[in-house]
Amino acid sequence: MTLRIHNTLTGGKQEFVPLREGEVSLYVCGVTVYDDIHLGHARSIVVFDMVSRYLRQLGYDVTHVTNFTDVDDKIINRANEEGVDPLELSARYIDRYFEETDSLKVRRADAYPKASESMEAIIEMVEAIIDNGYGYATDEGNVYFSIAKVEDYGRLTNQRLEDMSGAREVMQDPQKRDPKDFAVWKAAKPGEVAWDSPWGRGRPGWHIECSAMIRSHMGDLIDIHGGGNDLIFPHHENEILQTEAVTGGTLARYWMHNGMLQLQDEKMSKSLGNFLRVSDLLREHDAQTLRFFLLNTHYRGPLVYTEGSLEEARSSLRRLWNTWRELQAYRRSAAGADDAAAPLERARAEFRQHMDDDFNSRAAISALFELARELNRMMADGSMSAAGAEAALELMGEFDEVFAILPDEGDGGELDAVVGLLADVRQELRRRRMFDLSDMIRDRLKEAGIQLEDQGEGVKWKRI
RNA sequence: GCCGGGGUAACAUAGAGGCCAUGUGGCGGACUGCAGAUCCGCAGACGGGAGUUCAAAUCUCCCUCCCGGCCCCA
Repeated sequence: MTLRIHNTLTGGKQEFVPLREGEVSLYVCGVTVYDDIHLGHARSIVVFDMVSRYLRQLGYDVTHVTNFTDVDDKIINRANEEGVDPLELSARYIDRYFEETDSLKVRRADAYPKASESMEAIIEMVEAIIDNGYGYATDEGNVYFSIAKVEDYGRLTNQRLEDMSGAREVMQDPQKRDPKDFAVWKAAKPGEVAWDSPWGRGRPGWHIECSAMIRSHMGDLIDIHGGGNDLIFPHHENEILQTEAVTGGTLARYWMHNGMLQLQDEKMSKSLGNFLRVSDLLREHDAQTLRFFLLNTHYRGPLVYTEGSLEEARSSLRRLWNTWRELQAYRRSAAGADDAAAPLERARAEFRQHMDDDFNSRAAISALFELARELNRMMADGSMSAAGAEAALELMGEFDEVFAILPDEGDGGELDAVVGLLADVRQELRRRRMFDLSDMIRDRLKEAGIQLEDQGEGVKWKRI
């Protein structure tokens, strides 16, 4: 079995062969830090978290880099509104980014370069673009990338230049040689954050930071470049051009793009409903539920969020949690002889097969559910051995290295002892058929967020 | 206008020529003082129309609807 990846460049799935055996370089476009991240950002972040986790599970030594765009019009505008320094504003949102992605159980990337800290590499790159005849500076201190020498502009989008909309003819810098030329360095307007450069004070253009950061952090050619599919054009297209103008070679071998999150029948409404902050969602839902929702569909397809989406995700996920917790209890009292090897092997193979097929997490999760059903059955009839339960937990844990959707460990401790005591008292009351009291204990515990469940001879409890 | 991604049972998603889809929800049963969990079973589907084929949700063509990209955006 080999990993196959859908490559936007070719429009189809290809076998994944890394540049250097056993190593993968993965660059994912990050966010512009002028506000909190929303569920759409979370989708991209969680998807590529899953990708890098799976690559690691396959044994690759993964170098995962994600950038922060901290120099940008929107940041400057927002900072002006608030009367703070732009870099101070972006630093604040970078902190928040980490708080939220940590909460989402996203593994930290290996590096998070910022535009503001990559000026040397950016300026060097702009110079090289000019030296190689792909760029020109204007009197005003702007530097544009000239598409005149580019033969296949639009290759990532499979579009021809002529077909693209001409809506941009407005508000053009008259010094541009072609309307499609794009800025790699922008002269600073009075009062803007700016850096010294050979062309005067200014700041980087829209796309140059990624090209420069990739080059300085990961080299001229990387394995996988990822991002949302809204970045394909022009951002990634232009990244490619810039890098090729400098290195003479390709930028990335595989381009992966996640689909957009859609909100049901909500247009551009300014109402809060249109902007689902991860921080808000995390108040109502646990990280696992959000991750499950985001991973329970193929990463390339669209994902529609509606009112009950997360509740449904939660219900589904509880099924898995239940099996997981049952297994923990079962292994201590297991009496059966079956080591569950057959279902475990089947699940392992299916998981692998689906993940190898362009990271089809949805299908892999289906396999997980099938496994859960078989394990539940074996526990219900007591046929599973302790070793089987142990192996099942291990396998589920293995899947969870990629998804991170199972419960946090460590319910236990003192709480365990106290709840256990209450459960014992209740059992005794039930034996004496004093159901009013036994129900009271159960109800009050439920109010406190703990659910008791009667099993044949014992009682289980869990947080709800 | 051009380029993509979609339209699968009540809902959410897989699947990409024949073989058991998965979950939520619903119904019936087992278990049960009740509730919950779990198990067993049931119902229910491939946007529309042509075509290819012994066989199409899956291939071809046409139509239609939704979403995204073409200034910024994960």
